[in-house]
Parts: sequence; C-alpha cells; structure tokens
Amino acid sequence: MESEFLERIKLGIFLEYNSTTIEKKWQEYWAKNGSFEPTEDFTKEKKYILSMFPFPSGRLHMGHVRNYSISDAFARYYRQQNFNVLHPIGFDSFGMPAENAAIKNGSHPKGWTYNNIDYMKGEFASLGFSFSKERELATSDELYTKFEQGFIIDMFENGLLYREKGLLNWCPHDQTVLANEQVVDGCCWRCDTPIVKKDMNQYYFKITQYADELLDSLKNLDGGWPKQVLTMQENWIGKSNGLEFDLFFDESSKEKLSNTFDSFDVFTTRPDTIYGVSYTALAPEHKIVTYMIENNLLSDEVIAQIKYMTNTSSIDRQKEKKGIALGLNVVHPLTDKTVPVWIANFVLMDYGSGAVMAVPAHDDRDFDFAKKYDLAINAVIKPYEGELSSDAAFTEVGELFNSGEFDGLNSKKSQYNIIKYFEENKIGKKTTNYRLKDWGVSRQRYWGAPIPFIHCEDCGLVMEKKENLPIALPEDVEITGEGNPLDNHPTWKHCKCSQCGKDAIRETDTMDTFVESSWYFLRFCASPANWEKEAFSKEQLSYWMGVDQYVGGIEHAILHLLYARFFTKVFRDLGYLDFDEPFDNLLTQGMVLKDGAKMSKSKGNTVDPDAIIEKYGADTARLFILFAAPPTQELEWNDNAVEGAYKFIKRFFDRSSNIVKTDTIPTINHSTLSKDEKYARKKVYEALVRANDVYNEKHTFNTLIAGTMEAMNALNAQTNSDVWSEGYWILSSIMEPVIPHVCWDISSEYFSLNNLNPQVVVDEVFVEDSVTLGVSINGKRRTEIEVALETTKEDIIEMAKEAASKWLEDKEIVKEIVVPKKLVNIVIKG
RNA sequence: GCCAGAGUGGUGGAAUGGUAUACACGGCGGAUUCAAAAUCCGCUGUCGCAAGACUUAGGGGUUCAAAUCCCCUCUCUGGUACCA
Repeated sequence: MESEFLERIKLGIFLEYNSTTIEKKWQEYWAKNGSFEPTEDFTKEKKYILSMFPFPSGRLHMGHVRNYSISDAFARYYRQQNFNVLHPIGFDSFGMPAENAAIKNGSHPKGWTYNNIDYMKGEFASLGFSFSKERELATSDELYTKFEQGFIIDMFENGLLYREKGLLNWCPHDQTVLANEQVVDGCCWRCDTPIVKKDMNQYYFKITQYADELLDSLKNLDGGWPKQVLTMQENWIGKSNGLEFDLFFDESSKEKLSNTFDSFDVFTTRPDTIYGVSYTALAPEHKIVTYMIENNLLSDEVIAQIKYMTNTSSIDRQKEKKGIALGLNVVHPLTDKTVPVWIANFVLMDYGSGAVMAVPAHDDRDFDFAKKYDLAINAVIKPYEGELSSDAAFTEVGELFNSGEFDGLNSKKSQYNIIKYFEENKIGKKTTNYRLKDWGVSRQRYWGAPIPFIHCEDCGLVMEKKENLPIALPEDVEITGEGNPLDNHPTWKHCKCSQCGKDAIRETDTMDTFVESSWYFLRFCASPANWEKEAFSKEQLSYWMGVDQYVGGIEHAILHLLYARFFTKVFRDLGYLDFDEPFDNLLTQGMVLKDGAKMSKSKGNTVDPDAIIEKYGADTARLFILFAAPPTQELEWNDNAVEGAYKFIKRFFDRSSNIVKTDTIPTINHSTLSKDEKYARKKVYEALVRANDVYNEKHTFNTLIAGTMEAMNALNAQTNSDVWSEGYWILSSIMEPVIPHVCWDISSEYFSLNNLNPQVVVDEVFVEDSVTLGVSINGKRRTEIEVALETTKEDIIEMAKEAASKWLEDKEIVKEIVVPKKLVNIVIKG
C-alpha cells in the first residue's frame, strides 16, 4: 500500500510551505501571549540564557543572527523542559559610532540610536527570537544612567575609582583617551589610528586591586569557559614573581645628580642571573632622566634623542633597540663593582619601576643591546651539557658559576636562595608584578554616561548628590568632531557645588561604554515592576544569577569579560550581591565568513539577514546557521547550503501531511512492525537521545540536525501512519528550538501543541534481534557478519573465521577478540 | 619569540580507543515534463576492468585495535609581544 504522500508526489501535489505566512502567524501569537516572559515564581528551577547585546549600528549582521540563534535554541529548549527561562536582550547604545554618524550626516546621536533600536527590534521579531520583551533596555536610557552613576559614586567613596594625571593612550582620530585593552597593535581598536601618549587627567577603576582574585578565580571557571579565553585572561593579567631591589649610585654619580637621588629600584624575574649584571637601563620617561633634562645635565643632542624616543609611537619604538649612556654608575649590590647606567627605548615606564638590570649573557634582549653598544657580557650560568656559546644568550636552566657563594647551584632553584639572601640582608625583597593596569574610564566625548562629579574651587573634586541623578546629557548640542561637545556647551557644565553650594563646573568627561556592559546582565534580573525604584535586588539576583549560558564573540575574551568579572567582584564587596563570578558557562561562537574572509562592509562580502528572511524565512536562516558548523567554529556562508536548508524545511512541512491528528503520542506495538518501520522508530529515538545530549552538554547543533535528517530519511522509507505521527511528535519537539515557526505550526495543526514538552526515550526501539559485526584481521576491517543477539562468543568467532577465511589461509591465529555488538578482531601471524 | 587551538573526500563537516568519511552541499545518471523550475529515485574518498590495495598534515610509538592516547616535525588560525 502506498502512502498518501507518494500518491501526491506522483500527482505533483504538495502542502504549500509559505514561510512568510507561517512565521508572521506565530510571531504574532507569541507577542500576544507574552510567551517568553519569565515568571516571578522563584520556587521554579531557572535558566538564565544570555547573548552579548548588540550595539545599535542600524541593522543586524549575520554574526548577530548566529549569536542569537544559538542562545535562542538554548532558551527554547529549557522552556520546553519546564525551566523558568530568562532570555533578555538590550542595546549597548552609547558609543562613538552614534557621534560619528552625527558628524557625517548631521543626525542627533540620540535620534540616530533610538531609530536604529526600533528597526533592530523589528529584525529580532522577524527572526523569531524568544527574548523577553518586558525587560528590553538600552544603556543610553536615562534610567540606566541614573543607577550607573550611583554605582560610580559608591565606587569612588570606596576608593575603587580615582582621578589622576598620567600618560594616556590618545586616539587623534576619535579625539579621546583609550584604555590599554582598547589599543590593538598600537592602534585604536575602533578606527585603527596609531595611538600617541598624552599627559592628562583621567578617571581610573582600581582593577589592579583585584588582579590576584581575577587570576585565581579563573580556575573556578575551568570547564564552563573555553580554555582559550581563560588563557587569554591569564596572559592579560600577566602575573610574574621576582626580586625587587635598589641600585645605589656611586659617589661621583650622586654628586652629578646634586644628591637628589641616591638610588633607583629595579625588578627582575631572574635573580639567578644577578652576578651577570653588566649594565642597567632606565626608561626614557624615568624621573631621573627627567631631572637630568630639567637641570641641564645632558647635552642638547642627547636631550633631542630622548625626546625623540618618548614621542615615538610604541610600534616604531619596537623596531630597533636604541640607547644612550648617561655617564652615571651604580654599585652592584653583591660584588660592589660599578655598573654603567643607560637609557634604553625598550624599557617601559609603566611596567615595574621603569628600570631594569641587564644581563646580556642570559637574556636575548639585553644581549642584542650589549652587542650593539659593545657592553660587557658576563656569563654566570652554564649548561649541564655542552658549551656556552658567545653568539647568543643562554636562557635555559643550568649551573651557576662566577656567582660567589651560589656557585654550583641549579639556576632555577638558586632563585629562592638569592631572594632569601637579599631579604635577610635587607637589600631587596620578593615582589609580584602584573601586566594589568588600572582601567582608565573617562572619554572626552558626548554620547556616553556623564561622570557624576563636580569641580569646585574650594572643595576640589566632589561627587554629585545621589538625589540629583541622573546627570543627563543635554539634547541641544552640536556635534562637530572638534573637542568635547559637553565642554563646548554654553550652560550644561555650570552647576552648584554639592558641598558648599558655590558656582562650580561639572565634569565633562563621559564614561567608557564598557562600564555599561559591565553590569547589564544584573539589570536584566530586576523585575520590571521595580525598575524605576531600584537597579536590582539581592533576592532577584540570587535567584537568576549566575548566567547559565552566555553566548558571544571571542573578540570580547579580554575586554568585556574581564570588566564584567571585575564589576561583579566589586559589587560583591560593596554588598550588592553575594556571588563571585557572573557567567557560569560561556560559549564563544566563531565568526561568519564569506569567501574565506570575515563578512564586512569594507570587503563587500556581507549577506543581509533581512534579504535571507524575505526569500527563505527565518527558520531557513536559523537552520542553515546552526547546521553549517558547530557553534564554536568559523562558519563559511554558502548560498547552495542555504537553499538546501530551505528544501529540508519544505520537505519537513510537506510530509507532515502523513501525521494523523492526535493529542497524545501514539502507542505502537513495536514487535508487529516491519523492518523499515522499526528502523524509522530507532532513528527517531536516536535523534531524541542526541538532542538531549546536544542541548545539555555538547552544543553541536549540527549533529542534532543531521540526526533529524537521518530520521526523516528513515521515516520516508516506510508508510505506517502511527510511526509517522510518533516521529513528528518527537522531531517537531526537538527541532522547535532551531526552526520554531514551522514546528509550532505543525504542532498546533496536528498535536494541539502538546508535544512541546520533555520527551521520553522508549528503549524497546533500540533492542534488535540481530546485529552486524565488523570482522577485522589485525585491526583492518575485511568483511562483516550478521549474528543473532544471543549468539555465543565461540559461535561468533567461528562465523567470523569462516567469513574471513580468505585472509586466514596458511596463517597462524594468535588471538581472537569479540567486542559485543561492534566487531570481531582476529590477530594472525605470518 | 611565547601561549592556546586546529589539520579528516571536490566543499561544510560526522565519528573522542572498536566497521573512518554519518548528515548536507556540489557533481554525475535516471524518473516526471513539450521544456524548464520544483519534486522524486540512484551513484559519488583515491588507485584499479576486476579481485583488491591504499587513505584522517608528515614521521615514530603505545595497543588485539588509533582520526582519537604519547613523542617529534610541518602547516594554519587566534591571542600576546622589547613585561625586565
């Protein structure tokens, strides 16, 4: 008997799949029913599924679609599993592109931003993402600014925010300061302009106070976070242990410096090489150098060279080692020999103390410099095997010599002894240094949250009163690209001192936008009913946090993810919350490529999500994106494969006509089924088993989709309508997180939406009467045998030998191995 | 340089010690059609007429058995980089 659909295929009649109609219908249904709002019933088990929120640039790109397709699959799955799911979205809406657009086309940053947000909300809806609507927010909302400014004040009061003059990274194009984390290869992370150093006042978050904890608690994230990200953060924090000690000038050098300085301190991670010190080097910005310039102790020519060094961008400074002898000497702390003091361009003022001891014999960098300027190279470590070479520095572990009482020690182990010696004689101490710097957060731009401080002539730097928050941006500004619009505004900055009431000046710097993204995930936990009243409550935070699954791009591995961890720890210490880490599990999705390159406007290889939705529908876009590669890998766009995804959905929709309407899963007597029918059931339940595994553990949606396709192929090879119905009951349930619209449509048409629930695995479908075993000779597969399930091991071996007799002639059988239900391996000799 | 990750058909990828190449794309052939699209069916790792042999970047090792574990080399990707 032929099934109805085979008849229809012959006649060319299909169920017409119209993505637009179906998707619109269900999007309206979800919106009307508030289907994706979490409940406030905190007795239910929860899942907090979060994707990194977008900057409202105007339109979604494929990277966004991938990001939210992944998080939406998680959210929808856990909703099916009866969890209380929080899957919120917002917009990281402050930032320079809004101002750049204003400069370019005269729009107001606010209007530009909120227009974009409206458009992008429409795109989210058309993709069927199951975001909570009630909790949508934009970080440029005044309500958001209000609470953020409150936090800033709290942090300032607790010494976690301070203002200081310092050498800053300045982007000449964007006319603003950048954090170290925002300088990429010496250039601005946004516009690629080479950075220059500028001396100015700036606000800093004291992130270095948390350096140790940020590093140590990375190990608690092991397993939940990709290793790569953990390593990147570890390297970024850059903890190193070593010895810090003072180098004292000799008498004549002290005189030259008019006894203003008698020493400077240096840091080394290689105290074992201390006897090999043959020169020392200061950063060109070092205070001793500055003193010498100011007091005319150096020739004009030398001063010009120093100025050149300090004004060179860090990229150029790295090209060639340059040095200047200062004509000063220090005394070696252990040998009392004099050691010359140099300026070297490779010594960085902002690491350690801006001065180093140099051991050319055992450090590549010091070696290059010594060769160039013909300085002494004193070896003090020799290899355990082989000879020391004079052509290169020996940087391995070896045995100490020419090192006084430490001779003969293993260089690695001697570090402890040498540090101990320095400490006992009070000439130095064990120290830890970090690469991590405090986070500079002020920006000289308009479109950001104002820093809520006031400069008063009498009181100095004072905080704004909390009841006056938010300090909102003025709307009547001119954005020209020249200077800081807040500073140029005629009235905005004039205010009264919050302490003495006298006329004062408002701080015109605004905050780095990474401040907003450092706590938005906490704001989402707040019940919208209380949004006006409070930023969030401890009770709500302790229910929803930490984020069970965070999904976003690897490009945020350091910046955002480090700052968000820092804020969480600060908020904990300020008593706002009581956990240590914000994100329990992190999935970093790969980039979307086309023709092997990242999709970008400048390369002209973008694919517009709206166009794909219009042509094929949101379900096709989502299916392709989740099927083409595992989420953590790069995804190569392929128009043909998109077409393939569309065809699968069409087929999936069309064959649903084989379902017999039912409100419960059909009961099937498995033993009465034909071989094809049994096989189809097995494939369906295999897909179910795989689905649970994928959603909970492996996150390889591509294999879940492949499993569904296999099950469809198997269903297609049989005609039992109960098997069809059961198959669809399960497949439309496990595929709902991926292609929600078409699954809801089928489910409502045939199952009264009763199948979008946890599905029970039926074990009987996996029980088989016979099994095919591979037969291998010496591990190489040669043939196969089909055996009944209860066949004894001996019989299996006999059958295998017979089947493989061709390969066994004249051979001695050494061993026979039977792996139940898998294979037989026969080991032969000769 | 250092640190991490990866290398499987023409392509995206599957298999995490047990029948390598699932699923899909592309290609080829067929059915349907006046024709095309759509749809359906079949074939498709390499060499070979076949029997068969070979095949997971390359080399070595462990094991009855390795894409998978270990060692070496190469290549690619990402991060970081004169960090003392």
